Amino acid sequence: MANLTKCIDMMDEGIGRVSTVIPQMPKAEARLSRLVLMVGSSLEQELEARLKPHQLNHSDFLTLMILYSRPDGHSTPGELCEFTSQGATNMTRIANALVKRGLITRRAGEADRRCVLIHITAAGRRLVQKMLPPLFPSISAMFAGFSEADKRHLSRLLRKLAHNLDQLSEAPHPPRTPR
Amino acid sequence: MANLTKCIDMMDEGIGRVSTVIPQMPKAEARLSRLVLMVGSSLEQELEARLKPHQLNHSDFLTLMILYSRPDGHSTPGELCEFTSQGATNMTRIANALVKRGLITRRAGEADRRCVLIHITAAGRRLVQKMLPPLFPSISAMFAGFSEADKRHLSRLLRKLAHNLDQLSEAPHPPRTPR
DNA sequence: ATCTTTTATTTCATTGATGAAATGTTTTCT
DNA sequence: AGAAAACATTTCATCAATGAAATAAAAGAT
Repeated sequence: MANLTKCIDMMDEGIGRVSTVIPQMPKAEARLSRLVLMVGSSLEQELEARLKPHQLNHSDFLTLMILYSRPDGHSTPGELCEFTSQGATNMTRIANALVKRGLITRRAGEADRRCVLIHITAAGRRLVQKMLPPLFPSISAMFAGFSEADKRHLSRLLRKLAHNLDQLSEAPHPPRTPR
Repeated sequence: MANLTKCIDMMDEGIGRVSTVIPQMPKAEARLSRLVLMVGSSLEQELEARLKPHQLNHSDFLTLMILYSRPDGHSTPGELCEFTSQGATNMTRIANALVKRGLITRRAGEADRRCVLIHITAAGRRLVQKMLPPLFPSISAMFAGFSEADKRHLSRLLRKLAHNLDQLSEAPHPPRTPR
């Protein structure tokens, strides 16, 4: 619960000191990656705190939002796993919970009967519509003082970073580039 | 384990569709906050994967790095809790594990004997020095294609975002502004 | 000198995530 | 038709994080 800014200051100093001992360290990049991690997890905490009153955690919320945002309000467990970065076991558990609360339904797929079709229910839609608007002021406040250009830049840079991260995880770790 | 870029594309479309139903939604800001969340957690996954071979998770690593980066190589449980965003219970557990591996030591504080002084050991320093350098290529690769100006901008924007997040969590949630 | 606060640990119960393996159904391949 | 692959669930075991409450030691306040 400590101040993010304070943590960042201390990270800056820490990296400064470490890089005097290990000068090959890419200092600017190390700082940036710590920044992304810190801001990301702080934002996640903030979001989780606001979801808790609705008895949802981030995974539940994401699952529900994906369904809500679909033109036909449905998806499959496999697809939901992919987009929520959850394992199949977890998704089954999440879906069980949401079904129990009447926010989604499960039924057999029509085209491919191996798949399960997960639909958001009217109650699920109502919940989303009720809980989203109160979040808007905070979302806007997060970017207070950002010009339109700032937002464009941040978006561009984060997307570029995402692209690089994709490259990284495709090619495995240090050992050797495949082929 | 899905492609980040693919997830981002689908998020873009999803927010586009949601905002036609709920037009008051701050679309650009919602996209940005999702971006930060997604990139942050992807980076975290990547990091955890590289720590695993050393039997460390993110919290362990952070704790160790804070100690390593301190001029005198020590801190207290309370301070470590603050900077790692961990509860006291967790920090005790983390410290126990690191002590057991001989990476840190605990001893009573001198000035204030309520505090426990946690020191990084020589073995702890060796571990850090062994594991950091192999990370550098990936850290650099993450920011491939970033100009110096790009890095400065990203740093500035993330810090501004951090500042706004601090404001947000100080003033509580929707109900009413205190005073 | 006593009362209160701070600091850390211990204990306990709970929750969420995680991963492996076995199962069952359906589709696809040949 | 029969073998193989895909999809989802179930079961099971485990681990990390979490939070509350009790405990203990030391410092600070009045």
